[in-house]
Amino acid sequence: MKIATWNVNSLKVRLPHLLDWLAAEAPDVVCLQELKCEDRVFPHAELAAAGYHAVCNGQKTYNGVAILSRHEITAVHRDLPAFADDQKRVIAATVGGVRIVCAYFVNGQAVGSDKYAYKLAWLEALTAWLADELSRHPRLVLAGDFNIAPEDADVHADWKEAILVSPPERAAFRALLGLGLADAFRLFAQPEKIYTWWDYRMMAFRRNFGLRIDHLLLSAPLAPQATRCWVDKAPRKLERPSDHAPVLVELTDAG
DNA sequence: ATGGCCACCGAGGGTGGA
Repeated sequence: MKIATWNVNSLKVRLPHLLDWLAAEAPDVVCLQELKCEDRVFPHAELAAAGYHAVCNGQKTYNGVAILSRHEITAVHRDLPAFADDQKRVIAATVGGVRIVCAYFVNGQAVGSDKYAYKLAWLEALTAWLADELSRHPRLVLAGDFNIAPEDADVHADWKEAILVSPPERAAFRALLGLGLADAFRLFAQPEKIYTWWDYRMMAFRRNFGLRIDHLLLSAPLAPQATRCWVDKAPRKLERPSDHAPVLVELTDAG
């Protein structure tokens, strides 16, 4: 089973890239973030023609998440319970006995801002809900744009207190690991300076000024089934790309 | 690296992203 996550930064703009990429990589499950479209205009027909079922949780202009799957999708859940929020950031569903949680984490804008406080509160609510979700679904993947670079090795420069790397954000990431989740990318030896996001400005992609902020976390029963995890930079090289690259993990069918 | 890009809405520049 091949599971991917990709922040497409507008599904409408990126649909041609997505369809080409689905044909090339044939992932079983794809978690998408930043759809920036309402559910009523979600491109179900185009994705069905490509062989994918889809469930979505979108809104106009901002946010929005979806799960695509070549196999049947069941038990769909939207949003964080017990956390009042108009922003569409979470969708979960079950595919082939695996619970897939797709999340677009809060950016936070700047350390100390109102949005930063919202980020930390949202992270706490996510973690509490995931503990509950894991108790019901031990075989679980948390996939998405975390907007957190967990370690210094995940940042191209020596940042310490900035947004996306600040100690409280990294503590929140470790709290997710504390639920028994493992960062799939770090289960394997990896080259240095592998990132998933590069600013559109300053030729950041060409200079590899990036951050590793998109992640696939595997619950304890799933982690031993992972055979590889990698970032696919190819779509980031195309004309009019998303600023994020997809991340993929492959799980054996055994277990 | 931090003005510099990209996408949004809507009809021009303001907002948000990370």
